[in-house]
Amino acid sequence: MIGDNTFVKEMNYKTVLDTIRTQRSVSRAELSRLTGLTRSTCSVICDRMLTQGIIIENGTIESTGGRPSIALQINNRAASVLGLKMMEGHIAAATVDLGGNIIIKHSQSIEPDLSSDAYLKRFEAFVTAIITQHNTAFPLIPMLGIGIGVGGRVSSDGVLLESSVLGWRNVALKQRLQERFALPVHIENDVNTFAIGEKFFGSGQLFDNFLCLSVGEGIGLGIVVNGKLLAGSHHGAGELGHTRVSYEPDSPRCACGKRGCLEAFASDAAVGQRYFARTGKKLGIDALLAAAEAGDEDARTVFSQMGTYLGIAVSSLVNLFDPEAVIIGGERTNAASHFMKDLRRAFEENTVYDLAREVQLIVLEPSNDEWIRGVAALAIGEFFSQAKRWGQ
Amino acid sequence: MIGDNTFVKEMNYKTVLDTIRTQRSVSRAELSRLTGLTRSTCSVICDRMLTQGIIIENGTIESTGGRPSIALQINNRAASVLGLKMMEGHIAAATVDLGGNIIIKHSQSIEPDLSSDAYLKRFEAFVTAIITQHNTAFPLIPMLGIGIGVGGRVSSDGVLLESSVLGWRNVALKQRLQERFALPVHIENDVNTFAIGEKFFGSGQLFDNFLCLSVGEGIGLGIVVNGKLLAGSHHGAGELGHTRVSYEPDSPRCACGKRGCLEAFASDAAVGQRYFARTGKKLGIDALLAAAEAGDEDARTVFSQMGTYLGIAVSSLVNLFDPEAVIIGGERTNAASHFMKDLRRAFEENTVYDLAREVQLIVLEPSNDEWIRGVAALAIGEFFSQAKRWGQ
DNA sequence: CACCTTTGTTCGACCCCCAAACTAAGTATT
DNA sequence: AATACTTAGTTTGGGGGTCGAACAAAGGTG
Repeated sequence: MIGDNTFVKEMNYKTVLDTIRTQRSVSRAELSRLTGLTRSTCSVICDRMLTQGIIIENGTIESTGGRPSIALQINNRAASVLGLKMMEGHIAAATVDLGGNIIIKHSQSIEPDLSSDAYLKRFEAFVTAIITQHNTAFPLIPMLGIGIGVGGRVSSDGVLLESSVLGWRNVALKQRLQERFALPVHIENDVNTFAIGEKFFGSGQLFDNFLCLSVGEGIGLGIVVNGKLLAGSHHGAGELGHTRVSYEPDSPRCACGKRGCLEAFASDAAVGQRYFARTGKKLGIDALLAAAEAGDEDARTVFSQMGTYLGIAVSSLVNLFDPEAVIIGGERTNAASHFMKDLRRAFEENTVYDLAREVQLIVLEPSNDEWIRGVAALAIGEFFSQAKRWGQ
Repeated sequence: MIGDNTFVKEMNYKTVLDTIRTQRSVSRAELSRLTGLTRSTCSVICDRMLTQGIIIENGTIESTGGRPSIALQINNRAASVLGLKMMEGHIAAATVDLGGNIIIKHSQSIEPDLSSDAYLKRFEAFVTAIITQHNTAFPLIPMLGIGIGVGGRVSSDGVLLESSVLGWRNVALKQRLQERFALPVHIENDVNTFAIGEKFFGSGQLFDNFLCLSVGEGIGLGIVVNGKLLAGSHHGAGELGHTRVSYEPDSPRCACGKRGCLEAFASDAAVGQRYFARTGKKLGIDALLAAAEAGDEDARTVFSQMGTYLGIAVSSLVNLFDPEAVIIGGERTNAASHFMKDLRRAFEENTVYDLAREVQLIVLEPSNDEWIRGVAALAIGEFFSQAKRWGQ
């Protein structure tokens, strides 16, 4: 890693931009104090950003005995990105401004069991329609990039190496879509976008080391170390669901074919199976949750068992990573009241030292839009880190 | 993170120094090609290093059609550090030059069950004697720092927060010793020094993401992510031994009091216990290894079981971190021939995707001096990263 | 109304790297 | 043996970044 004046300039630019973004509204003098750069340097950098239009001056901040300062803010409406989530039989999308605010949401269903090429043809038509509509409705908010979340392993150059959800292997998504739309395209594993979104917009802004646990149909993990996503050297990091948690030969069989996977203990399907084993009744996860809400003791028990398994898994993760926080999201946070108590207990019982007291367990509110800030952060983050060169 | 000219200067200095170190012998022109800096800049930086004495010119490299180049090398004998390992009842020490070469080894036994203060009094006397002897014998090789490895959790400011091996809590080691010896003192968990040593001197030089597994009396893990040790936000990362690997209520009890810990399955003691359960004979680990060597089927079986458990643990780790390599060290590598086959098999069976084929499993040769390059790298690495300011 | 405080700008100085020209010291060719 | 060519390392001038100090702007305070 080497550097010169340009390197320094870009680094300081990025620091100032990040500071304005995380502070939301801040003066040049305050920027100088927060970053350690001199007031003159901050002035020069901010002038550049004002010229670019990436920030705006927004009124004055009342004086504390001297000249009042000028509030600087990210110009959220300077640009937008398109965030998408690829699922089997369904594509979700949203246009989002630089502040992460949703402009318009879109949705498109797709026939199941399509080839990747047929799927992508429909995908491209969908995206084209959104972009056209956006450019008509908001001609002053240029669309700068596309962020896509997908279940599976995605290489750093945007090849979907394998996706069990979509049933694809080795699809050069990024290259194809980038050529098609002439826009920067960023693709990531969906759980990783969760972590990226938390780092950029969510509670992860406070932490440099944290874990994002996604619970629901599968069990996923996004890892942030030293402020950066830990993707792994083959982009396969964070495979928690198929970690073997039982060495017993008769442990439950997982969908992946192996035995003893965490998903065979704590996923939606596993919860349903344990309920079936207790009662002989087959219930979907929503019905099961309703039963637990209604006071069904068997349903409550299987959810609390799920909490215990997850708690042990979290304790193992905390023993390994010693993070500042563990953020729990995913669809099944709507059952948090039925599993968090046991999760927390098992976590505390199985964590070494007294880390359990120091690590924050954060449960996100159940939301259908959680994924949006992930894919938006993916594209916006990339744009911001390139912005130093914008308009040159 | 901000920067100015000084920052750039120091960064480039460090890049050049690291390149010379890892290349062992390299010309200015080659440095320019490897780092991306211009020849002129490399010349200036090398001149500074030559003046400092941290590198030397060592002959010419034969011409390939032009002016022959001058070999630059780290001046290993420019300085030395003292590396120490604190154990119960025993202190091991070695003076080491900048190239990691052992100058002299020392050893000192200490009465067991001492208070931390009594232990440290003897420790200080031992260190004083070594430094005095070193300064007499090698007056031209100044001692620049002390690196210490210890079992337990060590904070970033050098407080031994807790050590089950020594039975101490909250001992401000670094502060006390630094005041006592007027030298920079660096203290780390012993498994972390293993990882640091591998990164600095060993096969870890080739990798930016790898895991160091230490097997023996306990099971330890050192983690390197993005070229840096992952210590954790409370310096508790890498606790693998007490990860729960079995959820069964009757799983073996661990020394820590809990059930189902990995150490209760795969440590020396666990291997001995399983042998006792099979045969009714109590054997120490060395005797057990000798029995396995001699063909005792029961002994061979318990070692191969140990391999299976470790293999599953390694697969879980690889699923999480997706590293480039897993380096296996520790005393029990002397039994590698009896457990690696099963370790490898269990690893391959339980790793998701086809990562098992892409991740290198490296087994270190059994050695009594393995710890030395760890603690040496701890002190030398810190010295090198400060060297840009040396003599100013 | 004079003085103080704080913000933001301007300008000269410093210094780091780079590019290009230059010197040094070999090999290859004729 | 002379010349051309190649590669290594040095010297020099220029560009461009941040810094520090001085200055202008705009409010409060007594």
